[in-house]
Amino acid sequence: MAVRGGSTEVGRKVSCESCPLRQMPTFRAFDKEELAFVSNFKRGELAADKGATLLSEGSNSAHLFTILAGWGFRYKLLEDGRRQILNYVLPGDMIGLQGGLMGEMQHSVEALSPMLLCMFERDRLMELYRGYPGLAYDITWIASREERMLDENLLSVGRRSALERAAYLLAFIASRARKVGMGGKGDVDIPITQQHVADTLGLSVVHTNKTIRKLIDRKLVQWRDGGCKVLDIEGLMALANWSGLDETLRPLL
Amino acid sequence: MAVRGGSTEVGRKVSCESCPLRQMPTFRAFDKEELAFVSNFKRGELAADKGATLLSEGSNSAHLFTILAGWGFRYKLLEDGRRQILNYVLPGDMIGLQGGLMGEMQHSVEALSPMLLCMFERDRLMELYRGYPGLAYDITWIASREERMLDENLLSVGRRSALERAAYLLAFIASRARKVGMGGKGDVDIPITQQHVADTLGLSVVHTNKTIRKLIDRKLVQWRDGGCKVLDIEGLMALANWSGLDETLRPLL
DNA sequence: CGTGTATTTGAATGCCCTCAAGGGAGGTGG
DNA sequence: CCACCTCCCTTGAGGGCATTCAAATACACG
Repeated sequence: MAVRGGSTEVGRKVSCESCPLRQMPTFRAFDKEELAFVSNFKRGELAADKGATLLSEGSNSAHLFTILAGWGFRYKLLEDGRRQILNYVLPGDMIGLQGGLMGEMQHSVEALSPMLLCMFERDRLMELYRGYPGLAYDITWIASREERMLDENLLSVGRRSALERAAYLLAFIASRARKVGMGGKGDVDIPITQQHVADTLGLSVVHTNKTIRKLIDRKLVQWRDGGCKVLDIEGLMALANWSGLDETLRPLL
Repeated sequence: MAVRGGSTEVGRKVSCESCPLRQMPTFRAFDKEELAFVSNFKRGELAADKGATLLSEGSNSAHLFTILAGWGFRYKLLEDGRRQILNYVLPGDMIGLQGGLMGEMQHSVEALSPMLLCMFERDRLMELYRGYPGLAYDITWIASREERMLDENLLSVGRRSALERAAYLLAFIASRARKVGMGGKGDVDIPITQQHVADTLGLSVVHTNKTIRKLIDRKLVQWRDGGCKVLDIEGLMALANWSGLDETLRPLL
């Protein structure tokens, strides 16, 4: 068994005011006060290796995180080891909110690539709610956005065929990635294995492989370097009958 | 085609202070100030018939609701009519938050039985966030709780067998119902058809029927009067390998 | 090179689907 | 009071999608 990746605090290199994510057009602009609070709310940064477990089911994590860079995924396990991937996490997403609000995590989060995260202290969450109702509203909004994505994923796993599901998933991830500037003008490269796809779609690896092959044959995606290159998001969207992400601006903590 | 049920505003019969739900041990106590605000935040009540659509995908609902009585479910449709039920709503649950925060609903909600709902004005949500950080926190908590339930449902649909799925679902609903006093000391009666179960589990009605029959043969549930009577929650939990709901107190708006 | 991980393919099985039809319960109207 | 309708549950048959088992190939890394 290979050594699983770890994670280490790396102090504070990115200031909130000059955060590269915050410049992107998907994120709503914060006013100076809000930005000052967030900047002060931030406790430091965490660098995680690929494969590192950032949060784990059953633990009482003391922190909230916002992803600055890299890819990860949220998942749950059944006792016999069956795994369900619930969603993917990308730059700008927040993780650990469940633990922050309710004390105990009910899912785990693992890094798919090296990641950089902003750490926030959960003890100071109430302070945020008291002093910055706009930010409090944003956090609810973020939780609600996650719920939306889950609704969509559940619809897909429950009611779409294997081919539709795979097309939806890859279109969904690629769309989200584009919004936060991953892939630039070129195609999006998603650092996942077919096992990840299988565990997201509720399928076996073998059948996932055969399904993905169909997508490859249709030149919608490529599979290489241990990852997926999405060639034709719109083709995937059409195949899955999925209308895409909404265009609303979102907050970034 | 039968006439679908409707819904009508019925003024205001239940005062928040004497709300029967609020007396239950699952809900955390509110202080006087909070209660006064909620009471004032409440705009009226809505009575809905069985089958009524309370919220619908794509609409811009102006209201948030808390369920006072009755059963309902949240769902999404694919364009060709395939339906996925995302979760059930019971007394004490809040619906319409997505619409309240983001403007547009991405799922629909339908009544499974006659329902009574508290109506809140979404325009005043920001007022709540500004003046009552504790309540704002509660709303985030509620959103996060919904996310938890969805995670669990997704795990089930993605990774459990048909029999496990059915057992989990019925145990889950019955457990939630008991917490809000439905069924009293006796067994819980869930007003759903096998079609609802099928659309929740991602199965066909035919196979759902055969699966439920196994649960009936094992004397875990009964099916009658167009609904399900849960006889043995613990038996279902054991079959599904599900550890049950957590015991944390929750807020009630 | 050897080892480990990921992808690919084939074969056999089986879970679950669709199609089809029948039956029971409750409501409505003649 | 019975005929009829509708909704829901039930059952059987046959087929297909997806699974498991098994093994081969490819690739990266030390």
